[in-house]
Amino acid sequence: MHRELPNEDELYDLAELFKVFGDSTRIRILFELFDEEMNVGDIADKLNMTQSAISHQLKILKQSKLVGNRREGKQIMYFLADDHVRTIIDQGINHIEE
Amino acid sequence: MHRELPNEDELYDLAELFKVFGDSTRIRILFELFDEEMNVGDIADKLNMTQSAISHQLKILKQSKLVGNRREGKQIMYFLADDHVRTIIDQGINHIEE
DNA sequence: TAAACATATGAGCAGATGTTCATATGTTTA
DNA sequence: TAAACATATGAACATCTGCTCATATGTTTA
Repeated sequence: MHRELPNEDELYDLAELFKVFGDSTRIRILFELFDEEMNVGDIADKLNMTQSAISHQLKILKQSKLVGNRREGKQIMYFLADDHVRTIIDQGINHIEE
Repeated sequence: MHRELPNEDELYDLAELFKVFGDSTRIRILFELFDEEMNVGDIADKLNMTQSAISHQLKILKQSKLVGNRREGKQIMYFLADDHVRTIIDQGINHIEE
């Protein structure tokens, strides 16, 4: 495949993106959102972590555009932003499974 | 695509893998190795960093099996271990380019 | 074999990161 | 509108991480 060599900014952004995947709490959150959207409290319960910790991580995931959210009454539902998340994680799994 | 939910160890390994991609020095090194293998000194020169810094990072890349190496006289040549590296980086680029 | 060359490695330090705790913000309900 | 509920946020702290510096290890050459 042909590919332009990224410039400094793009390299930095790329590293920043992977850094977001590089934390097991955030990876766990993404896996929870694979099948269905979820609110903050339910994610926290599922991962057995505090609401605050999850909220902080969701903010990072949102900033990287890996998840989106929408308000539903008192709750805020989070969901995967697009299919890149799945593809990137799949490739990661492929690698470690070898 | 069907997928098993990874267990705790696998989730941890997955995060560890992405953590390796989550540093711009290591990303830069991987890009240098995209087209051809290189020795440590040349990589250091190309990235304008010390031999020691590069060597430390190459060790991490090797431990994650993202690169391999072979001795050639006094030098040690490093190369990409497999195509997952390319695929993962490509997906990352796809994401940030949107 | 001694010197030169190439790379690896350990300790130390400064900056980055994830969690907790307290509290603020925003929405619904009584 | 006050209370209850759900989430967000900032500060503080402990841990982790990447680089530097000094030096060790390994290979070739004179």
